[in-house]
Amino acid sequence: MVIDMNLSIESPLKRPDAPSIPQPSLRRLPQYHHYLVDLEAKGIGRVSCSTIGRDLNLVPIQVRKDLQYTGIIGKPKTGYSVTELILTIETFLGWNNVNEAFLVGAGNLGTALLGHERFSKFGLQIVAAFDSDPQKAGIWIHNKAVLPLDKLADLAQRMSIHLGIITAPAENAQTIADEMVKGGIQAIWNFAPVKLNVPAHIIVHNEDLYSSLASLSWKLARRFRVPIQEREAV
Amino acid sequence: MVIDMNLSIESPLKRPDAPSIPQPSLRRLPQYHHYLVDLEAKGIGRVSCSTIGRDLNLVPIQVRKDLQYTGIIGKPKTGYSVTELILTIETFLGWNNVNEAFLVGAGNLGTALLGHERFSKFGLQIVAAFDSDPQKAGIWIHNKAVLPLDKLADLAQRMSIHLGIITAPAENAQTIADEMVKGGIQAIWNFAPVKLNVPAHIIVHNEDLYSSLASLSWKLARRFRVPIQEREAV
DNA sequence: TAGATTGTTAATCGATTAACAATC
DNA sequence: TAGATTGTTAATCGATTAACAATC
Repeated sequence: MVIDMNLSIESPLKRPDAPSIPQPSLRRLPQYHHYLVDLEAKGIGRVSCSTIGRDLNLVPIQVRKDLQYTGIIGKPKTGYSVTELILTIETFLGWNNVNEAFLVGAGNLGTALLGHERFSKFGLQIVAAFDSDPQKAGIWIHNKAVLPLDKLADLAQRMSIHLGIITAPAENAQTIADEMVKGGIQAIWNFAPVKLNVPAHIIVHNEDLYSSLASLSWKLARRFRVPIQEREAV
Repeated sequence: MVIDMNLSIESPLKRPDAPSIPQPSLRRLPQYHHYLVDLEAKGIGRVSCSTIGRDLNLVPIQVRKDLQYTGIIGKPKTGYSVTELILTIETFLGWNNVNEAFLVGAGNLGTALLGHERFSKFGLQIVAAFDSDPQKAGIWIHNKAVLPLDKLADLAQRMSIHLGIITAPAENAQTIADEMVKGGIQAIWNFAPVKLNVPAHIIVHNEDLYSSLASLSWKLARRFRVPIQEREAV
């Protein structure tokens, strides 16, 4: 569910030697990871691309290509070491060096993310929440303090927080992003359905549920619209 | 943030005449919609691809291509009618014929989605929630009843619900999906980070936050790892 | 050794971008 | 009319898939 429109702006200075990986491959890695952790729990030591592909509904060659981006080396005939593969993926994705993050927008979605303990397994640690509504400042949600927005920039700087999460309404998102940039935040995970205007060096990742819903509802609507024998395409 | 791994299985029976649109275009449509609604509120009657592109950070030709999939017809020199474009996108995406949905998993994320009133503007109406934990059955969240999971299949059938949303933990997702299929649900919006095994005709849309987080944290980790002059690629 | 599976290079496919004629 | 912008067809670019040699 996710389109990162900021990605469409490519630098003309592309260098072939810089480490690179296609977006789709990057996004499949956590799925492999999840699957491999399951395998390891079952005591399985080695796995091949064909097995992974069968279980995850992907063609083996795609699995192999994806895994190769992480730098893992397999053994012909026996495949990859499950444990080694798990560690390689985790290291590759930077899940070892924890990202401490600030979250802004203590509404329904913000509350959900604050309570989502599993994020810590993926290298994400939400250390505090903020809200532009002064009424909300001072309360605690899932053991995390909710602070007024105007404290964000200063605190982010002092704590060297590099990641910001926006779960506020669309109207406030730009103001919040500005504060984050002011505080030296490098990457923004944006759940508000708007395009943020930020300096070019800031990484923005849009998590637009509406995009996703659009795609789903189009397919569903189409099902009741299109004659059955024409449904196969797309 | 979204990868639909089920999409990778293409039918060999592809017919060129069947209506079709690239996934990325489909996902950009809600963004155009959001932008256009803003324009309309400002009293702007017509808009060109270059203007949209400038404001949304996309190249004009891409905007034009995307809009053409909806069937809209513009006027050379003056562009498109804003109002007409909004309506065309809404119709195209099926936001007029409301999708009634069941949600399963009344945890943090489920609660957030149940409380998200704006979904109704995008044709989504969550009519009831379910949970496999019998303790949760009977409570109300954001004015929606939480029912035991074993009532789902029967109710879905009787109410002809076609859309199911899974916000339960990964462990329960498959069982829930099975119930949904049993109840005649056609499309599943899956927030659990697992691949669901469902019959081929069921539309599955995976909303995997971990995929998204992976991509973001890789980029962030990379920033602190890669020398500045090599950062430009990707 | 034979067979399975990896690693790598080439071919295909689909989305994006470019080019240009048509039209207001 | 001239210029801007659409609509359409062709070229490019990147991700996926195929082919095949290398290796355990």
